Order: sequence, then structure tokens, then C-alpha cells
Amino acid sequence: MVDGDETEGRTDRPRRADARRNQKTLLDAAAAVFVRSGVEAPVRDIAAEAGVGTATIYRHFPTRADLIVGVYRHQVEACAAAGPELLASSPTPYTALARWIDLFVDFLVTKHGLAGVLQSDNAGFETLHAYFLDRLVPVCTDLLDAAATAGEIRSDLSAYELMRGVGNLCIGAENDPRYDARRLVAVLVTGVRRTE
Amino acid sequence: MVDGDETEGRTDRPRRADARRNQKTLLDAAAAVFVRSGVEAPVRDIAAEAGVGTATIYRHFPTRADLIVGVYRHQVEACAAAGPELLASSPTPYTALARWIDLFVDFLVTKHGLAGVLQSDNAGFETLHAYFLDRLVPVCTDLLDAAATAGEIRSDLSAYELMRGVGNLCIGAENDPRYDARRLVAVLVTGVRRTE
DNA sequence: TTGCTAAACGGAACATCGTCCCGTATCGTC
DNA sequence: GACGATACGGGACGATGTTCCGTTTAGCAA
Repeated sequence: MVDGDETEGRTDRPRRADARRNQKTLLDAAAAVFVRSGVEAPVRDIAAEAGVGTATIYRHFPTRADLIVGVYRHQVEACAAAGPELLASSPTPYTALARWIDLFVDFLVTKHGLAGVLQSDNAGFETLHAYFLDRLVPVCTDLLDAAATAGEIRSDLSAYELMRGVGNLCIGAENDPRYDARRLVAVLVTGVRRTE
Repeated sequence: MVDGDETEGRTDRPRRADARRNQKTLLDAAAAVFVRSGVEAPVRDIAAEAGVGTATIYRHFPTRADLIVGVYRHQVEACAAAGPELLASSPTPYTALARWIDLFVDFLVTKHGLAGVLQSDNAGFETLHAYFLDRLVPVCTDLLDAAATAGEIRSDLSAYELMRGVGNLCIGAENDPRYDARRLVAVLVTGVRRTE
């Protein structure tokens, strides 16, 4: 697999050196602005931070989703990789599932507004939604299946639904001291446990 | 309590007859547009539907939140009123809680985008958030307290958190057949049950 | 080294949307 | 019927996403 090839419709490696440099600059700038102003920061702000024109952003990242994916890809991949590891190292599959979801929640709540935009019905974010799903749902499915096989959890819940639920619970968690997304997710995860 | 007086900073009854008529017209138009295009429909669309200028909307409803509250007030009030009734008519407080939450979820998932906007960190929606909270959190608190007193549920969860969690789970539920908010909420509610 | 071309760039231009302003029309009263 | 306060409409303004187009530049070849 060539380096520039990412997920399906993704931006590939530009031919010219300056363009490659700019792509990196943009990712760094976007990361900085995302931390400061959230993932919905104006395109102009990101362009200014990077010291480039707005069109340059659109050339490298046709949609904001592509930019977000670019910025967070490594962490998403790490999360995906953690699934099998946890399954191997945890006492029971259910424990692995719970720990993995904790990881996912930690990731989401530290990214300003990411959970919200993940669920936004705004056009142009399907790519983002799709990337997260493609990458993480299979991992979650494995964890879920293992726990179900072990008889630890109810089996009428799909990984997709669980992940959507967890993601939704993380929305708006970063700026409300009265709302602790981690606790709510813990309650949800308790709820998937087989009750008998 | 006088009719025109609503929740705190709310719009009061206009003096002139045409203005009163317009207020009603606007509520009807907004309701229609909300159904068609969701609660985030452009102000201009609502104005067009009502056959008035955009300024007229702002005069009657300074923020979009005021308009949304106006449209859904009756249903929110009904939901609030249902709390004590369910508590009286249900076999156990936990059952009442579960049923009441079902009611709330039914309300949310049938209103395009309402759950999303309820949780939007967008300025101008605090009024909406506040109205829902002021009206429903006390009701939920009573149900929660009753169930906690009966020893049916864990007691480390506030009504605020629970309602936020339920609201979040309803986000984006209307246009995704793979995601059943009701089921996820049911899982969450199962999770609050005392497990032992 | 120099010259050429495609790639890449920047910023202005355009579209959309929320919000506000101001000149005009209308209601309700005297 | 006239007058003043109330309400109205639509255009103006600012912010933001997106696209267009004239200009610059990297990379290659002569």
C-alpha cells in the first residue's frame, strides 16, 4: 500500500514539495486552532494560523471532515489498535469492552466539539462519520461478540448503536461541570451487561 | 397567573390586535416549517411561511430559542405534568421513571433536530436549554428520588445528568434506521437500576 | 543556467444566513 | 378624522463557507 493512499476518497500525496509542506503546516495549524476554538472554527482562522489562503485549505482538504480526519487519524488508529490488545490483556471480554469504551470517551471529550460534529446532520460530515465508523465499529463488534459469547452482556445491541450512543453521550461534555459524560457512559455500559 | 406571562424573560402579549394575530401566525408557521425542515430552518423560511418580514419574527421572538419554546411549550408542559401522574399510577417508582423517560424520548425524537439544538453550545440557545431544564429537571428529580428511596436505583446520578444523557441519546435519531434512540435510552435506564 | 508548463497559491468574489436598522403603514384612541 | 405609538417590511451589514481566476513557483528539460 502506497503511503499517500489513506481511506477511500482521501487526499493523496501532492506532487510538489511545497504542497506537501503546506499539507503538514495545515494539519498542525488546524490541530492548534481545534484546541483553541473547537473543530468548528472558521476556515479563515485555520488559514490564518497556517499563513495560507483559504483556497489552499480546500485544495488539500475538500471538506472540513477531511481536515478533521487528517488531524485525528493517528489517535483513531491507536484506539482501533487498542481493541484487540485489551481483549487479550483483560480478565474478561466485558472488562475489555468497558476499558476500550473508556479510551474512546477520553478521546472524544478532550476534543472540543468533535463528538457534536461527528453526529451533526450537516452535509459534508458524512466522511468523518464514515471514517470513525469504518475504523472503530469492527473493533467494537469484536469486543461485543466476545462479551456476548462469554454470556456477559445482552446481545440485542449492535456495535454501531453502542458507538453512536457513546458518542452522543459525549456531546457537550467539555464545558459543563454538572455533566460528566464518563459517568453516563459508565451507566450505559452497565446497562448492556446481562441482568440476571 | 396572567396568560401572557410565561417563563421569566418571555415575550408578553402584544398590545395591538394585529401583533397578537401575527404571533399566533408565526407560531403556526414555525411549527409547520420545523416539521418540514427541522428546528434549525432559516429564519427567512419561517417568515416566508408566515407571510411576514424577518424583523417581525425577531420582534416577537428575540431568539430562535424563544420561538422553539413557544411552539413546543404545550408539549413540554404536558410532559412535566405526566411525571406526578405516572408516579401515582405506576406499580413502582422505577417503572414511573422509565415510562416518563419514554414519554420524553417520544417527544424529542419526533421533533426534527430538537435534541441536537437543545445541546448546541451555540449562543442563543441557553434560553431553550434553560426552559427545558427548569421545567423538567424538577419532575425528573422527584421520580429519581422516589425510586432511590424505594431502593430501586443507584443514587449517585443527578436528574440533570440523566436528562442530559437521555437528550443526547436522542440526537440524530430521526434519520438513521440503524440507530434506535429508544433502545439506547432503555439500556441507559437499565443501567441506573441498582445492580445487586 | 535558463526557460517553460503544470501545479499550487492567495485573496477577492459570491452565496447563505443571522441580525439590525429605518422609513412606512396601521391600529386604537381622542 | 387626525394623531401618536405600535408594528411592519425589506434592505443593509457582518460572519462564514465555498469557488473562481489571475499570479507565482517548483520541477524538469534543453
